[in-house]
Amino acid sequence: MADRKEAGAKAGEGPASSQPTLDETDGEAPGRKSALGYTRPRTYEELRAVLASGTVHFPKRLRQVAIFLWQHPDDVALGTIVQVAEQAGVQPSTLVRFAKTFGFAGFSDLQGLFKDHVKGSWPEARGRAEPSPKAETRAELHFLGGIVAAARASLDRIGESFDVASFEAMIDVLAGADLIYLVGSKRAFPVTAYLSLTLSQQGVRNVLVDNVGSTAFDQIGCIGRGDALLAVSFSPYNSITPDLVAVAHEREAQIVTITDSTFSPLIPLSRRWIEVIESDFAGFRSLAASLSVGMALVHGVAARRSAGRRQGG
Amino acid sequence: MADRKEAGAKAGEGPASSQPTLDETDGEAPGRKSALGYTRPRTYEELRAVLASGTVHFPKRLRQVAIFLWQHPDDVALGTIVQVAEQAGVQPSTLVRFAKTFGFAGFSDLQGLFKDHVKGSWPEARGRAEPSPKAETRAELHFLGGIVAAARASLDRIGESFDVASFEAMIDVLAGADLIYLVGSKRAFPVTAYLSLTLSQQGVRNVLVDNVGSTAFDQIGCIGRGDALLAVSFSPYNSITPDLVAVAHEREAQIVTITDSTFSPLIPLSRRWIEVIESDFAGFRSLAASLSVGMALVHGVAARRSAGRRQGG
DNA sequence: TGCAAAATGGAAATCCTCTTCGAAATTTCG
DNA sequence: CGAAATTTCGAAGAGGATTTCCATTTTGCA
Repeated sequence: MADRKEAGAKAGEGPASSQPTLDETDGEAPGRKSALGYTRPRTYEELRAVLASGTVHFPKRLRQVAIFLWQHPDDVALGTIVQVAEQAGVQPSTLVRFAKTFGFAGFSDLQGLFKDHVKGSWPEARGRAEPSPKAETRAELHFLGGIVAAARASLDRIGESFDVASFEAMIDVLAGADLIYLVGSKRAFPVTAYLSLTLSQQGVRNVLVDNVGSTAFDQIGCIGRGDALLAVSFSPYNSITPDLVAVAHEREAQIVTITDSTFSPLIPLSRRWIEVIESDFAGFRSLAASLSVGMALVHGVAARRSAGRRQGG
Repeated sequence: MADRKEAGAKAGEGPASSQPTLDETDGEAPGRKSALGYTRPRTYEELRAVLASGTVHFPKRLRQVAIFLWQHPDDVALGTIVQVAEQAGVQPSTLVRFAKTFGFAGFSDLQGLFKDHVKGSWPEARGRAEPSPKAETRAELHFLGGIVAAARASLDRIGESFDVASFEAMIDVLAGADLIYLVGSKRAFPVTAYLSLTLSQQGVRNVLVDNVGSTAFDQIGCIGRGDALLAVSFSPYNSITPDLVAVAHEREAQIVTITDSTFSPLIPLSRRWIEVIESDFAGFRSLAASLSVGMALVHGVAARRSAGRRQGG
């Protein structure tokens, strides 16, 4: 490690003279620069402390950089400036500007901190992921542990049993649809809400049937043969979801369903369906598995759509 | 990283023809050369297995390289070829020869293995409960695996670092409030939607500020000193959430926040806040951790409320 | 609303890294 | 012991990566 640092120092010889800008500004208006003119952090921890202090007010892009550095230190350490910039959604030059703001000679200099950190923490920090023992001490923390465990269990179950064929078929149906309707009540609504958002962000137009203004049946009344409906429904099945799906079925729309048991009244109406079982803790039920499967569906649809567009024209 | 690999492959096009030495010797004395003619290892573990097998007889310098790679994988991942060569006590070109011996296009290609390994973000190797091996065969299933892994990683992070004090304090604030307002836009909306539902089911009255009819500011305009506001907000912070929270802050409501970085503009306005970092996969972000923490909050509030009622009434 | 200052995006220029190649040194085998 | 093959070394060229610079956009303020 010492060797590497020496080599680095050699490469960047004279970093002090190569950043006159900072010295100048320092001399001109120290009052404001004190926030940005922090002495160059010497370790990753120092940098993190500065970022966390919250005393620094960054403009938009630089803040974006700060957030990315905070959340993805590994990628910063391992990637090139272009790769990091791409992942962070900024220009490479922005990264350099950011580094200089903190008194580094450039991005490479800043990156050194991250490399050292990764190097130092690598072999030991591997065996993590265990909740701290204190988790059991307070009731609320115990509950949090239970909720997290339920979410994990739900995710595990996806790996254990997953109907690949149905999943693929559902993507086909949705990708082939003219317009995608999303239906989900109560617990299922957060799922459809997120899927609707993600679909829109992927450029796939869709209708989230949210029943605001009690207009759900009117919305569904517009569904046609070329459209598809993705229903998300959990037991107990006492919401309006089955009724809405029934209407869509009458109108000969393609229906696909995410549900939590084979007894769901939606299954007879559905072209394809997939079972996702969510675990619960003390009656509080996870959504982790449904969201994951739903996101995968969205991704599959978006991918197939763009592929089709490339093909077709 | 995929980019890098492609570039590497292009640069080293026809690696087989560029090492005729090996092929020749192969024909002459296969017993010894089979060791070098290994197919290119695809993962760090594979490479390690080959090195460990001991069946390979390297010349002096190459052996030196093998030993160094074995003992200092992190330095290999993070350094440049010059730095690695220096530390290993060989010429840079020796490293390139070593890499080519194993069928890599060059040093960068070999280094990719080490980078991937260090990053380890890829919980595929993280333990049991793998999705079926077929998971890699189809793109969509691979994506599902990635989404699930991201959700798991998010949940893991709760266990690693969790600000218990803030969490407890947030429960106190919310439990003591007259009416609880919930604010969250875009990605955060599914979270607040689910929390609102759960609160209601627990008998805790609340207002979900959903901005239907663009009435969010009017709703928030009714918040008072005795009320609390739970804001959920993720970067980028370009939604109306900060504005809504600012209004609530002016009206002296108690504000608590779930956010994903200390840079959130909500933090200065918040009485207490807690950081929850969600992992993402290919830009699709999990909500698992936020939902879990939120549910735990709801449970804590409900428990404290009913305890208070028992006491007071 | 208009001006000034700051921030941003993008491309050119520079620097460094990686790879290639031929000569020298070493080893191996007859 | 000598010749051939193999390995090593070091320099030079090609290709990226990083940085710098400037036009444009955005922000802040009167």
